[in-house]
Amino acid sequence: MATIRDVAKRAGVSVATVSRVLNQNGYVNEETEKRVRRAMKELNYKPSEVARALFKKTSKTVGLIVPDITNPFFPELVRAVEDVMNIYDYTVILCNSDEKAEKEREYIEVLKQKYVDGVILTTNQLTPDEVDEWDVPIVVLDRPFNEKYPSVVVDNYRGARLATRHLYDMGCRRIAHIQGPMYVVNAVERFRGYQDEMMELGIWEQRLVIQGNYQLKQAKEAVMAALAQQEIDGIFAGNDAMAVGALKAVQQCGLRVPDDIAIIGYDGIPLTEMTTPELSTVSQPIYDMGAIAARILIKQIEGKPLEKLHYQLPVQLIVRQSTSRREQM
Amino acid sequence: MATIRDVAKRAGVSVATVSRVLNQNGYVNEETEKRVRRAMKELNYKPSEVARALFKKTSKTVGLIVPDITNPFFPELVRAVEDVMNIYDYTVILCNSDEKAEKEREYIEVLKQKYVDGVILTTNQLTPDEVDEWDVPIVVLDRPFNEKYPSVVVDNYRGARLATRHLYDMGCRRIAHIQGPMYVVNAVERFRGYQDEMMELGIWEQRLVIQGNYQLKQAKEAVMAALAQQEIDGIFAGNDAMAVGALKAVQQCGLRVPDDIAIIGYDGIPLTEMTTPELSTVSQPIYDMGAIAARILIKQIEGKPLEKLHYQLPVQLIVRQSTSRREQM
DNA sequence: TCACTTTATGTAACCGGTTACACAAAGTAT
DNA sequence: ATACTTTGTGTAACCGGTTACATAAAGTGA
Repeated sequence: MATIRDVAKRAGVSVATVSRVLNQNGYVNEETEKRVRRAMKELNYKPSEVARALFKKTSKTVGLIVPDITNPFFPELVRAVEDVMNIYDYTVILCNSDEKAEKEREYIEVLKQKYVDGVILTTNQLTPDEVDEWDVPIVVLDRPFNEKYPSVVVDNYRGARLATRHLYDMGCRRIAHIQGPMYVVNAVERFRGYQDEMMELGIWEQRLVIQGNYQLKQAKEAVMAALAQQEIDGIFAGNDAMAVGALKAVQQCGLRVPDDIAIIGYDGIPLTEMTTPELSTVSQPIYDMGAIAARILIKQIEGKPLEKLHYQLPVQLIVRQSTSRREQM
Repeated sequence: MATIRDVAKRAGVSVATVSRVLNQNGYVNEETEKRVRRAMKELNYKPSEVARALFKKTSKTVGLIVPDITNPFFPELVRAVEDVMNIYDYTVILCNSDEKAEKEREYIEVLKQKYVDGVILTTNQLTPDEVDEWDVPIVVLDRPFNEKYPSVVVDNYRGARLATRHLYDMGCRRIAHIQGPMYVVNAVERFRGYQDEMMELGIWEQRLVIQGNYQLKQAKEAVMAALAQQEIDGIFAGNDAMAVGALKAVQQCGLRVPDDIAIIGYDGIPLTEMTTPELSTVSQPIYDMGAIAARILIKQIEGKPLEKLHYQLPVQLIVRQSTSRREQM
C-alpha cells in the first residue's frame, strides 16, 4: 500500500502539499495539484483512515447497539441506519446486546477504544449516570431513555389506545392484552395505553392481562392457557411476534380469527402480511426511525445544531383481516 | 483519556515497560508490573485501538457484506458471525451490498482503508480477478464463488432434489418450481436439482418452471398467473419468502394447501413456522454457517492452518403441514 | 520604492501505541 | 575470576496521516 510519502516523492512535493490536496484546504498551485493527483492515481493511493483517526480522534465509524438483530423489528432499522451512514461516508459497527447491561458496557468500551464518532442505542439497561461518562455522541432509538439525550421514538401509549379502541369498535368487549417484558419501557407504555383505554371504556379487568416476553412461542402457550380459563373475544398483543403466537393458539383451539377472536399486533413488521389471516397491527415507521436517528447522530457529530432534541413519530393503525369482521366471510 | 505516557509517568517507568505489561511480552519485574497496573487502574487507562492498528496494520475488526439484512435469511447469519467475532474480541462492520458490484467495490475499499483484518462475503458480483487484488483474508459464505477462497455453503443441488422428491412421494405429479434470480448461483443450483430430479422421475416439463425473484409479492403474482394457465399439484419454491407468496396465491384462488396443492420452501427461516399451514422447507443450518465462516476467517487472520478449505453443510428436509396430506384433515 | 497581503510550499512535531536496540545488573558455568 | 546468559528497563524510531510554523516569491496599495 502506497503512503502519503510515496505520493509526495513521486510528485516531487512534500507530504504537506499532498495532504492539502487530499483535504482541499490551504493553498495549492493548480499545476502542483495535477501532479499530485496523477501520482495518487498511478500509485493507487488511498489514505489510511487509521492514521487519520489517530490524529483527528475521529474515525468515520459509528456503533449501533441493538438487543438482537434476529428480532424481526430490527433488520429494517439497522438497514436504515446503514443506508444513511453510507451516504455520509460513515461505517457501522453492529452490536447485539441481548438487553444485558454487561454486554452494553463492554461494547461501549470497545467502541470508544476504536474512536467511534457516535453511538445509536436501541436498548438500554444502563443508568443515565453511567451513560454520562461516555463522552461520545449518543442517539437513543426506539426506547425512550433520558431527557438529555436526543431520541427517536414513537408514541407507544397512543398506539396502544388506538389498537384497543379499534378492537372495541369491532365489537370486542373482553379484550385481552399480551404484555411484553416489564423491563422494556415500550412494553410498559403499551400496557398503560391498553389499561387506560379499557378503563375509559369501562371494560377493564386485571385478569385479561396475559404475561408475555415478546416471543412467539411463549405467547402462544400463554394464550392457550388463558383461553382455557376465561372468555376472550379480542387480543391486543404487545408486538407482532406475540400476535402470531396468539393467532396460532386461537386457531389451534378450533376458534376462528377474526370471527370468534379478533387479534391485533404492534410494530408493523413484514411478517404481519404473511400470515393467514393477515394481521392487523399498529405500524411504526421503522425505516424512518432509523434514518432520522442516523441523521441526528451525524448532525451531533459534525457539531451542527439540532432543530429538535426529541422526535416522536406517529404510529398508524393498519386494519387487516384479523380484525375485519364485516368484510370477511 | 489517559495515554500510555500518562501511565508511564505515574508508575515511574518508561512507555516501553507499560507496553510490555499491556502485551505480556518481554521481561517485567513483578513489582514493576504491579505499579504499572495500579497506575492503569487509577487513570482508567484503555489503550487506543487506533494507535495500535496504525502500527500493527490490524484492527480487530472484520467486514461482513450481505446483500440485504432485511432479507429474513440474513439476520441469523449476521448474528452468528457477530457472536463468534465477539468471543475473539473482533468487531463487525456491517455492509449491505444490494447485490451491486459497485457497492461491493466501494465497501471493500473503505474496509481496507480502515485496516479490517478480514471480510466475510455473502454476496458477490465481482470477478475472482478483482477479488484477488484485495489482499485481505476472505471467507465466502452461502454463495459458492471460487476454488481459491475458503467457503461455507450448503448443498443446494441436493436440497432441491430432496424437496422435489418429497413432493413426488406425497403424490404430486405436476410439480412447479419457482425459480430464484439466475444471477444468484444458489438459485441456479436449486433449479438444477429440481430439473434433474424431475427428469429422473420422468415428469419434467419446461412450463412448470415459474420465474421468481426471491420476493414474496412477485412470486405470489407469478403463481396466480401460472395457476390460471395450467394444472399444478405441488410447488417447490426457491426460497421461503416465495413459498409464502405461493401459499397466499393458492389460498386466494380458493384452493387448499396441502390438499389441492402441496408447497415446500427452501432456507428454513423462522417465518416458515408462522404461517398457516406451517410450511415444509429445506432447512439450512444458518447459524452454524455464520459461526463456521467466522471461525475460519479468524484462523486465517491469525495465520493458523485450515483443516478444510471448503465446508459444505448438510441441509435437512423439514416436513410440516404444507406437504402433509395424510396427517392433516 | 516600501510595507503588507496573498499564494505556495516545506520542515518537523504530533497523535498513541509497538519494538529494535542499547545497556546494565544479576545469575551461572567453567 | 572470566565469559556468557538471563533478567529488567529505557531511548528513540516508526506506523501514516495532519497541521503549526517558517520561509519566500509574487501581488497590491500608498
